[in-house]
Amino acid sequence: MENIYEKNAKVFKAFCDPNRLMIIEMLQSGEKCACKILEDLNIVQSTLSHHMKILCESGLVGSHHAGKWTHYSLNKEGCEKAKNLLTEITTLNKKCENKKGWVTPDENGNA
Amino acid sequence: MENIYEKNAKVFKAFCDPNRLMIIEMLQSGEKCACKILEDLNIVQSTLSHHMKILCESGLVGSHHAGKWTHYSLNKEGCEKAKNLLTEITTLNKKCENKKGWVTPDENGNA
DNA sequence: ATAACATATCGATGTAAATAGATATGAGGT
DNA sequence: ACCTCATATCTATTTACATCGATATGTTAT
Repeated sequence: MENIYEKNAKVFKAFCDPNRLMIIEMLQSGEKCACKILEDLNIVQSTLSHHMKILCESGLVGSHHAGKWTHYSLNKEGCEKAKNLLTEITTLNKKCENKKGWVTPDENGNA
Repeated sequence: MENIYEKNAKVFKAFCDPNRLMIIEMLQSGEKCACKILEDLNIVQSTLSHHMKILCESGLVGSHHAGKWTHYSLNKEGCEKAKNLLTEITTLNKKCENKKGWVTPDENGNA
């Protein structure tokens, strides 16, 4: 079983690796096959396959097979979800915003 | 030395841990001191300190000392930067968008 | 000065994740 | 049927990270 924090953390793990960020950048210019991506990275094929699996499972990237090739592309919905999640996480709750900018020990309930 | 991909990956690493996501959520309702955060998490004090360091170094969280206490709060600019980064990374480059939805082996330069 | 408290840092340990090599699967071409 | 190529999976290894206990630093109260 997995709580919401663990689930959300997994989404960001997809973005946590420099190689995966490079892959995502390559896909910004359109769909690419694995062999093309592999050319531009300093990793072996099995490592790329591992990263592509993580990107696909995170929903950020989609794939389809065409004969021998597997083509990868950015998945719009997956990317939107990630952006919405980040916004949700980083947005200050207006109602609770503290005008002073900090809480006092008293308000904290500490001493 | 660190390239842009490694640098960006670090930003997302701040979001990669369930405990850090919980901390960020707590800070949405305003500034909190470490001891208050510690109460709500199942970790020891040294572990919290480690997470706060990562959050501060990522720029997502700011801190200020008030006597014995250290107060933490979400840093607006840092959060904006993270959101902008994610948008930049996940946005399809319109000019290069492929109408067919995939590239052919020929266009790839492969066979 | 010393005691009590809040937080940071250090050192060790367990666990997860990245990587590579070897092998398997599956599609085309001959 | 066999060979080649593209990708996936398996296994082992190394590296990175989360966690904790112990200790250090710095603050306030007595």
